[in-house]
Amino acid sequence: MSSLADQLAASIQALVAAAINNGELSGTAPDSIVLERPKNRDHGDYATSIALQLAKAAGKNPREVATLLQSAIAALPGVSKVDIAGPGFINITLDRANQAELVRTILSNSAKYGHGDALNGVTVNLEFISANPTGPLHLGHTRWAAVGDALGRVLKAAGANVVQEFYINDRGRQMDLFGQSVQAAAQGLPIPEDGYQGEYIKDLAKEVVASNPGISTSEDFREAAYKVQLAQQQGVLNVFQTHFDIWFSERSLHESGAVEHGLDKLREQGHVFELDGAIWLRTTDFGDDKDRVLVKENGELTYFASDTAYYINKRERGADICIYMLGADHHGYIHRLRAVSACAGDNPDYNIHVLIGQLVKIMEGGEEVKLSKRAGTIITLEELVEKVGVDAARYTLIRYPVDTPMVMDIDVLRSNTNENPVYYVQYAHARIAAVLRNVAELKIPTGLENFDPSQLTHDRENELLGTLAEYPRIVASAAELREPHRVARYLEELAGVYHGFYADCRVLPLGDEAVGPIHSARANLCAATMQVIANGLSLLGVSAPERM
RNA sequence: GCGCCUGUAGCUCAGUCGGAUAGAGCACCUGCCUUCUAAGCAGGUUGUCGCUGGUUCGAUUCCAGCCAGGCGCGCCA
Repeated sequence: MSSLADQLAASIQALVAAAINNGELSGTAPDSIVLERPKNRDHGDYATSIALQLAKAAGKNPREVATLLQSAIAALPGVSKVDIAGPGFINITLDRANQAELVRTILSNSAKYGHGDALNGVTVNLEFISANPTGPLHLGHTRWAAVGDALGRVLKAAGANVVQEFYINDRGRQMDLFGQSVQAAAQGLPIPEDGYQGEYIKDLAKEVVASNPGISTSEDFREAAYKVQLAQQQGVLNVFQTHFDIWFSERSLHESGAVEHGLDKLREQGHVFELDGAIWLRTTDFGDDKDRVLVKENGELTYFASDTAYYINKRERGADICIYMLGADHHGYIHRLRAVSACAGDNPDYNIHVLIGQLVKIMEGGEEVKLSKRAGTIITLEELVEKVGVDAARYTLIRYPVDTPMVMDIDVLRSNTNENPVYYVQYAHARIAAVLRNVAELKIPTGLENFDPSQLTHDRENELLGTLAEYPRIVASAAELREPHRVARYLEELAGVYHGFYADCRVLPLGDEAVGPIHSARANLCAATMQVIANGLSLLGVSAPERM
């Protein structure tokens, strides 16, 4: 499904190519042409600067080039007017009735409207959160829980086969400390130095002892507490509407021989060497600032060895693209992970993509809440949801690009005002639902057979249609750039445009006014808008309420 | 020292194939509900887009160098 703008852009591209072929223009035709939606409404429905770009090679001034293309563009189907403005911009105004056909497209595609095929046949492994199973998920994980899940939905909408995966670090020193900490708490002994101090350890200890009478060794405590803690994380993520297809255990990686297999594969590729009794991967061949140890002098595997094997494992399980979502404190991993990909014989520019999320600060009562494990002021995902609800938390976390540090203001998120954009968007949806309930009650005919696009000629209707038409491009770019926040920002714009339409364009008949085609047309336009808002919110994992 | 990220209105932040007069919300004023959800709409005020150069018809956007802030640089996990 290609949008009207895409079709138009392709047609114009063909016109340019033709002009060059028949000698009207010199130079080379661009592969594609960008049609943008002008900020200024006087500049038409779409605009392109193609004439300015072609001018130099053509040896003509930009306005001449634009003039050359003008009449041919005006003759394209659906175009009503073409103006040349400023230094040579081509401003295109669409035929309004033709544009309104979009309502049919949206309503007949319903939940599929906006989906694309850019990633058809591509399998994407999306790994995020990947916390240690040694405690509750906290704010640092929360951003990824929301953004990662939303990105997964966006990638699926672009046609990808997405595997959302959580890597459980259930092996190594942290797990042992965790077991010892729970054991100490259960036995009334002091928690070991470097151990886990939180109150939750005591709760875990009680629960473990209650369900495992006679438990005594730290290994048993570790295993029992691990199960409980992991289940707790899974439960919270479930409440947070964050789905994982695979919970991948680091232990299983070792037990299955995948680590050895990964090392073999790297050896075959010739980037492994020995030095000082250790086994190294020559990541400096591919941009890392130092080589990395895989097997220590004492024979133990490093954590890096697991990471490496895990990457290879993902690829062998069918992932074409492995996306990693890491916290800012792990940004040092970018180079080495990309180097791993290259060392395994892959193309790091395609097969691996590392996203780094900056930190989230939290404000409450006008003050920043300092997060400290020691002081016990860690905010967990569970607490955040209790405070502000799933929708507000998810939406707020998603609406900012991940590479900006963000501040969450708890008081704002709790408020039912415009400061809280999720309500602005949801309100538009609920408002439409209310209108459509009234439409049904008044028996205004709404089927597409009753839809007359030529009724929709008001500026507000035109603006709304134009915004609805943008949705597929937004989804496609969000997927391509791995930036789900674009969907949220778009929905805010769409909601605003709808509210403007609503203020100026009455949907229901007033007073004794007879029901006519205008009412049916607007009701369908409302339904189409509601569909797009619902589609967008579902990509964010945020509910679309019928009533508020 | 090296690397990643950030610097846009009083505050929180949008703005990637370089485009026309740089946007939104909040805050501060002014209007709009005896018929669709006022959690809304319309209007007003706010800017050396960190600084300096470069690339060109044109730069908040691309490049280089500075300045400021955050974070990271283990045979730790």
